[in-house]
Amino acid sequence: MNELPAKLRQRNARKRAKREEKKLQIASSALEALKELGYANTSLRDIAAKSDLSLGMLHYYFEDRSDLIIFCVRTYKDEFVRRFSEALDRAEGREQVIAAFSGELVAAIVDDEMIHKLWYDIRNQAMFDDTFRPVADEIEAMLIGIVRKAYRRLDREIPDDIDLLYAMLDGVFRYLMQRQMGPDPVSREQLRRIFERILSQFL
Amino acid sequence: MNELPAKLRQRNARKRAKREEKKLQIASSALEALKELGYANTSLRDIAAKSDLSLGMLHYYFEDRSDLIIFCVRTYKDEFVRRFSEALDRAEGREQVIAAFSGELVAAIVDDEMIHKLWYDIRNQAMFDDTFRPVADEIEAMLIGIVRKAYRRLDREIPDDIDLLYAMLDGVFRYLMQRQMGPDPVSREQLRRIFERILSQFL
DNA sequence: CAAAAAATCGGACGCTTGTCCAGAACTTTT
DNA sequence: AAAAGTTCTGGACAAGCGTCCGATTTTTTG
Repeated sequence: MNELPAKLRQRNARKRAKREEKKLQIASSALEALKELGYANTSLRDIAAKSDLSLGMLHYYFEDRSDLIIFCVRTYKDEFVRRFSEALDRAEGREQVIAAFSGELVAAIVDDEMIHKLWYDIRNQAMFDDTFRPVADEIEAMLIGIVRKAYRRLDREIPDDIDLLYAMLDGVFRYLMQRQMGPDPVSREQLRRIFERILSQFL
Repeated sequence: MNELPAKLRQRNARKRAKREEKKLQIASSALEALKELGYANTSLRDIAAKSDLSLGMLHYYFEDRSDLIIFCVRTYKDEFVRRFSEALDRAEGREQVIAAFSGELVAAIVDDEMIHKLWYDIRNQAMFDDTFRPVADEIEAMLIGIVRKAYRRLDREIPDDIDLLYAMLDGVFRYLMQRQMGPDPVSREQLRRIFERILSQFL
């Protein structure tokens, strides 16, 4: 009886998977434009041009501009949190946890080509536009989760105001990232030392 | 010989002062629109409508959109820093300095109707658009100056990494401000307690 | 109180934007 | 290989944008 439905379901699943993969591929291209120009200055045409996609394509895979941008941010930030989390998992003992934490932050600034600018851009936009509120809240919760995990990995009790701790670290991260974009960026090592010093205080 | 020039200079000075005053008045109106809609979503027409100004007026007093927005941000942030600074001047002794510092931060969140959203918006925009870079850097320097002043008022030596201290406080301020816009804002007293606790740690 | 200057208005301009769609090109199914 | 379904294209569209400017009103000047 459900012989055909089973086949159909499988087929649909493959279709959906393929579509999802294409969306990821488009998002990856779109991020290139977005991280360079920012939310306010990136039009769909900019994205299409930068990634050799037609304008219609973007609308074929995404509801509208907001949908596309939200998908992009969520995608790359998911990946970031996942990598960060795994790095913490690999660390053993206080020193290694701090080293791993610092290392990931430095990598985010230096290697990710400051793509996190876009995260700050969207988080900011969420203050004015409710469309972005859910994804901003969701991502911020994940980031607080990372700090919580670091505490857990150290067998330290998790403080009540862990969110404020996250907020402090976030402030420092943002500041250093912005400074890194300025006229005198510092070396990878210097960045690492700064983070390690601060984290030693807090963790 | 320079009888007439003197008169002319005086006249011109009055003219310029009047013009400057009008600019401030426009800026005050424009801020109402900007703090509600944010940088990306506020058009000159929005500003004109919200403040009963004609479209042409805005261009009569300001070069272009960026010029207007930069003027707005600089104006209100100047005022903020001035007030903050004076509050620190009035404080005597460690407890009062911390109380004054906290009080000003709380007031900025609760009383200023979160106009500081706009500051974060422009600071962010500066990451993508060089037009806003100078004013963003300038304001950030002033804010670091406030933290420095607090140390000085306590006769404490000013640490080398005072900018990182600012960055932490800024992170917390931004976080609490954003949370205050959410579904469960906390009371003025609670905010004050949070800031006082954190400042006691740092100052 | 004329004449000159400054301030203000509102519409017109050219451009960019997000969105939509008819049809072409390509894949998959029968 | 025909049919059905999916993917992709490029242009059309209205709406909204910043900017500009000639005409009008208000203020200042001699």
